[in-house]
This record gives sequence, C-alpha cells and structure tokens, in this order.
Amino acid sequence: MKADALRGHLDSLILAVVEKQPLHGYAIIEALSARSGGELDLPTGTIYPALRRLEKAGYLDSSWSEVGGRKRRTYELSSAGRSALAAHRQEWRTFSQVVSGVLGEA
Amino acid sequence: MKADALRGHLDSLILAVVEKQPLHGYAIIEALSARSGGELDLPTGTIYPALRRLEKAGYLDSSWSEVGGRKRRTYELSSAGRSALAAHRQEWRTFSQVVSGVLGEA
DNA sequence: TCATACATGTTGCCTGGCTACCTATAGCCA
DNA sequence: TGGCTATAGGTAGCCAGGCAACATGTATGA
Repeated sequence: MKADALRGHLDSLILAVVEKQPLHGYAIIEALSARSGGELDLPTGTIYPALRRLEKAGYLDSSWSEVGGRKRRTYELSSAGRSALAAHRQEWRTFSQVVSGVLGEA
Repeated sequence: MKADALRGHLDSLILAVVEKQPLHGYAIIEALSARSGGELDLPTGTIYPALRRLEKAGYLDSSWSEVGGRKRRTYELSSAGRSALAAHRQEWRTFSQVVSGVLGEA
C-alpha cells in the first residue's frame, strides 16, 4: 500500500480502533494490523505523533499505567472524539464513493 | 471534503478521466467535477502540476492545439499510464476495503 | 549473553495538494 | 469603451503529515 494514501485517513482509523475499548499505542498498532488483515503495519514514528495530535485536539484522553514492569500510556475516546469519529465516517463514505465513482470500471 | 484526503489518490482520478478520451487540463477539472457530482472542484494549482508530473512519469502524453483562438494542451493516456491505472485501481480496492473494515460499523 | 518482544518517544526529511498570484483570449452587456 | 465572466494555461511557495532513523528502557527465553 502506497505511503501517502493514508494521508488524512489515519486519524479516523485510530479513533475507530479505540472506540470500543481504550488501548495503548503499541496495542493500537497491533489492533490496526489485525483489523486490516496485516495490510496496515504502521511505524511508531507515525502512530505516536498522531496520538499526541489527537489528544491535543481533544479527541483522546490518555492515562499512564504500569503492567508487568512496563509503562503504558492508554488512550481513550473523548466525547468530542466520538463526534469526530462519526463525522469522519461520513466523510469517508462520501470520499470513497467519489473515488470509486470516478475510477469507474463499475 | 478534507483537503489532504486526496493525497495519493489524485493521480488515479486523473488517469481514469482521460482513459476513454484525451482531455485538456481545464476539461479534466470539469470532468472530475461532473463525475463526482460536484464534490471535486480542484484548483488549477493542483491539476496542472499533477499533469506535468504524470507526463514526466510517462503515464500521459501531451500535445498542443488551438481551438477558438485558445491554446490547449491535450493529455492522453500512454500504455504505461494504462498499466498504472490498472494498478492504481487494484490498490484503491485494497485501500478502501482496509479503511472501511477498520472503520467498521459495517 | 544475546536476541526478541514489548513499550514509548523525537528529529527531520519529503511529498504533494493548495493558496495566491500571473498571463491571455473570446464573448457578452451596459 | 470598459468591464465582467468563462475559457485556458501556468508558477512560487506554504504547510501538514506520514515515515525513516534514531534513542531509551524492561521482560523473557534460548
């Protein structure tokens, strides 16, 4: 999968993956990989800055914990994040219909 | 529609739109708008550099003509462009399935 | 002891879409 | 005559964001 195909869609994916239950960064990477059938294997340099961005934007809340001697920062969807996710889903629907429509070959 | 959602997908759209018949830049903008139900209204600063990029990459061939006193640069899909388009379509299929899958709420 | 998985982070590059700007012709209307 | 709009092409430079590369540290098992 091309690198910058993801541009502008990553936020939605992250928000979606923490929708059901809060996850820490490393687990989010794994969850994205699992949910995409291995297609998404995002480097930490992509995911961690994105998480900070989303928290700063008010879409995620984070809290530290320690599990098995390892520190974890767990992110959870805020209510603003929930609305943002809904909006992103709608935008994605439009976007994918537009692209599929133009690509045609239907 | 968010600006950079398009990142990495624009090339496919352009190639798709000149697949059936060659078009000049201005007409490509209109064709994209028409085919997307008005969702895509791309500025010239987006489309013209993209066309040059695609020509440089060998996916498009261009030729000048004059119609009604106005100069036109008409672009047409090369055979390499045709293969690229096919590849892009496949990538889009994968990509959209991945995103839709992760966004869930299927 | 060393490799690997787990876990978090930062710096800086690079790409590409967009804003803003420029040029020029044709046609219409006042 | 002047001005607006549609048609047609283009460029310079901004900026965001995904990523490569790097840095740090713990736990586990061979």
